[in-house]
Amino acid sequence: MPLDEFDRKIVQSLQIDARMPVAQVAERTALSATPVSRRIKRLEDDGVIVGYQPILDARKLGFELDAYVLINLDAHSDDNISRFEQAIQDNPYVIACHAVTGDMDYLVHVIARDVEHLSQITLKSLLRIPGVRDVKSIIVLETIKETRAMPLD
Amino acid sequence: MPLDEFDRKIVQSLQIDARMPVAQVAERTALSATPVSRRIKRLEDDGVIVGYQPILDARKLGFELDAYVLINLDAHSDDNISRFEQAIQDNPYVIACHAVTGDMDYLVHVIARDVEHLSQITLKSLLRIPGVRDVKSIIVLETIKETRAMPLD
DNA sequence: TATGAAATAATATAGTT
DNA sequence: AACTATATTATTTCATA
Repeated sequence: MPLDEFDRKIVQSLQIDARMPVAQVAERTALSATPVSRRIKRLEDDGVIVGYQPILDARKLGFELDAYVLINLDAHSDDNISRFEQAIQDNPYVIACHAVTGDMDYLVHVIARDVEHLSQITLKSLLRIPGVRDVKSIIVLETIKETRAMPLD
Repeated sequence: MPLDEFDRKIVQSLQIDARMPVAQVAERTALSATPVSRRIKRLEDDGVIVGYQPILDARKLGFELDAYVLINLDAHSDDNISRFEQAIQDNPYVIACHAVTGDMDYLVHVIARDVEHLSQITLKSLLRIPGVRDVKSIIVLETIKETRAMPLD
């Protein structure tokens, strides 16, 4: 069940371009197209590859801003937690949310059209989720690196 | 140059599955395959779609841990900054890095195989970059949400 | 300038060894 | 796993709005 050298080469190729033709992946992998096709299918079936997504230019889609919001809940009842997490799932401007260590409970990654929009998301959506005590915003000034590519060796 | 209703439908479809066949995207878009194929090409050429990537299961690839590391530089000379940013680019375990507001300079998202590996990345790689004053780690306990899909309406 | 339909080209998958 | 054959999918051409 662990990935062998071929699988790693295949995944690496797809990390360069998830729509790379199988023949080209095959070339990079020193394998013919057939086993590559079958291996990709297997990686999908095994849940190693969960899906494929386009990398979009956020700015070109009108999202000029980007922030991390640290959130504290005032009580950690199951109710509060599940209500909070549901609200996070439902908010399309939240692109990531983690429960974290430290003095804040959650770290939430938000995209916004502009400062006003960010303020609206923070104050009108996040802060108003029942159980939320306080929020601290860390605004992204510049993105130095952003990838989802994982090292495979 | 802004996206019209068709473009948005196309991008939305690709956000569901970046390898969805053009014919299927066409169906969802109420358009035939020809213009969909051309529009995808145009979105790529215009840099709206920057690339395609597989969504991988980090755990299945041996990355059990995930942390955000806040970093401060002790001097903000151009030299320090570019050296730091280069080190970040070169570190394969850093999947994201942002210059941010607040009392820390950078927020760095790191993946690691285990606690020891995380400690190694933090203490041996990040903290040793010249100019780095201190680091604060926020360890991810649970990922509630993680998407790169952007809302397009 | 952009579409749809048909034809062609490219690509992926299945069968066989 | 590779080779070959078949099936699926993408793209080009062309007529048209």
